[in-house]
Amino acid sequence: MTPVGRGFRVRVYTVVRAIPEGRVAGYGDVAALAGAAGAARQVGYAMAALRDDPAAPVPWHRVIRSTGAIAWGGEPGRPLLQRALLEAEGVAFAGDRVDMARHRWRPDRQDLEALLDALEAAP
DNA sequence: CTGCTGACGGTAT
DNA sequence: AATACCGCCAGCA
Repeated sequence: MTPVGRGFRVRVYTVVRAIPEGRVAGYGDVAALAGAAGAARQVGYAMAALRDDPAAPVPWHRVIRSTGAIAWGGEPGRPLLQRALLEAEGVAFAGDRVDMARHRWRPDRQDLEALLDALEAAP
């Protein structure tokens, strides 16, 4: 299923779909993996664009701030939903932040290979 | 083509 | 620990 959006955003969504359940990644991490290091903000905007396509199979809740905090933007209440979705996957919080040491996703060689494949397959 | 609009991140106070 | 500042750029009307 091709996610909504074009160009850069498609790559972003592809990367996000590669984040395993129970793990999280920072917006900047996703940007770097999508081949746009430093474009963290753009990734955030790409996530915001998902609201136009609720059916898009993108686990957006696994993308959080590099600090472990959940981003405030989007529709009212969205951050709470995000936290709930993460906790449902077993992600632990310390206060209002995710325990990054424990849950931050660091793709291994296999993950990267699969990701590169996916990026190639998604125009 | 121009302008507007946004789920960020690192560094310096 | 909490703010404040800047640099970031792709879509769409």
